[in-house]
Amino acid sequence: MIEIKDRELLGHYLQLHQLESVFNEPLLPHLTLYSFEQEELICGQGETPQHMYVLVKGKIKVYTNSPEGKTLIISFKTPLEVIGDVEYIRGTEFLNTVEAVSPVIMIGVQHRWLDKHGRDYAPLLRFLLEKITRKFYFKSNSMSLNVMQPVEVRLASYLLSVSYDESDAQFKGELSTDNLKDVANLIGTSYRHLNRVIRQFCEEGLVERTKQWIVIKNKDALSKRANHHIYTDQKGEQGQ
Amino acid sequence: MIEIKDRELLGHYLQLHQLESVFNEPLLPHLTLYSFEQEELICGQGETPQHMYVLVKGKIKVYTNSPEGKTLIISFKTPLEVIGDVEYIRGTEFLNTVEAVSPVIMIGVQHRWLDKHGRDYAPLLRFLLEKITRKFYFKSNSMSLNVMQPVEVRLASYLLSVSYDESDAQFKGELSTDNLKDVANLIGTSYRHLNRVIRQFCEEGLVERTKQWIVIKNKDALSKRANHHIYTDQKGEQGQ
DNA sequence: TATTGGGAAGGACATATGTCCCGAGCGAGA
DNA sequence: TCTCGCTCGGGACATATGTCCTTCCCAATA
Repeated sequence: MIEIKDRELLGHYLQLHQLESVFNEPLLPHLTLYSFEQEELICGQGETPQHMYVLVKGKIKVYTNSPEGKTLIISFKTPLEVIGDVEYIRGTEFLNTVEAVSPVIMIGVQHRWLDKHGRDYAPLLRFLLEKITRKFYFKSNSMSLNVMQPVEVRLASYLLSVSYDESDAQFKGELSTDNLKDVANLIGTSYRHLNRVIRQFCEEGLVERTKQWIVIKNKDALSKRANHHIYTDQKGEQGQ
Repeated sequence: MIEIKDRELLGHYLQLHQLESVFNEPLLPHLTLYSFEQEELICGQGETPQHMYVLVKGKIKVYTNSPEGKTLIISFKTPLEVIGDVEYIRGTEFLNTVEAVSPVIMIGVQHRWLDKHGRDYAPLLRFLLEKITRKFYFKSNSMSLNVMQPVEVRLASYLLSVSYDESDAQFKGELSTDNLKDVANLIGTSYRHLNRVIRQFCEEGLVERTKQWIVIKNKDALSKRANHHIYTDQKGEQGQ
């Protein structure tokens, strides 16, 4: 983590994401811009947070580890997202581990300044409410999906949501096979079983698998398999 | 649902739960007290909410139905809890169905009044933030638990949390067998399988099953089975 | 007391999913 | 080019969980 001492750049991001109305005048001097390298940890499950972060550039991965060492990926996120909001409000340790997937830039604010200058500032509180309810909403969806649906439904939903996400140019009806382990942890199954289901989808002609990609062949049939379940919210983003 | 036209009683509940600082002067006239009978629906998944509710008396059950007709119980709740907060903030349909388990009293406020008088009132916003992050926190826990742990761990956690909940005099190291179907839906499994696991626990001497109750025989061993996972938050309550 | 209807537990089987492990393919370095 | 070691896909098996159906028990009623 490196601090970027560039108030102009900070101003740029504030403007880009319309955050000027969120952070009031006395808070501004306490906003700091941080940069994280690819694969760098942004925060670790169980740590005591000092900052709340706002993701303004790059892509991050949020995941949790069970005591037994299993990993469950909660979500991938792109701007604009907030990290550590729940922890700030509740005053608890970090619930999840967050890792930079690409080079990442975040705005950090220390809790004490939020307490001091933000407690009564309605626009900030509303911003947090909006962000947290969004996460809550997404988590509700993915929870019912994970608990009530078999892996094939979860995978079908995931493929559909990730492959037609306009916000990510990397995916166009196809999915890199590089991250299959991540996918397995994301939909809450084992790598082995994921392979099994992918294979099954191939045999049914729903998708095609090359060395590098999984390509969707029959979007309609896949939708049918997904049974109207959607993995992401309306904007195609994946909240925590 | 019956409206209780008793401003004094309303005042009593506001005071009891320290809500006087949450709802400001102009909102007060728009608070309404509602009473629901046992088993009455308070709101239904997919409906468009008009009100946000605050549970001040009684016990409710929050659950969701999948398109295929399966039921997943999100939680049981006792005061003080808020229903429809996420829906109010996001402006979406009810995510879950809520049903009165006992006779219930709730304070209702229409969204339009919240918009008009509450948008800039920091204490209300902070109250909502606190309630929603609490739900979020609980949902995170139960999600990892549900997705990453087998039924026996979930059941063990559930038995422990529900059986030693000081806030509910009904349970003291034992669980009524009346609601086993609810328990199954709560931990996200089938009634059949729940029985199987209970039986297994009996054979191992962890619990004992009578016609009416499931009694915990060996709390320590059960804790070990639960593997440090907890179903509820610190206060022993079950948030949504 | 005999009858019957309903709910609850458990048996039998099917399916979904996890674990362990092996063999093929591929890239790095000798 | 050859070999070593690594990663990935998939086979074989074990386990967890779901579904369907039968049996049993009890309570309400004739």
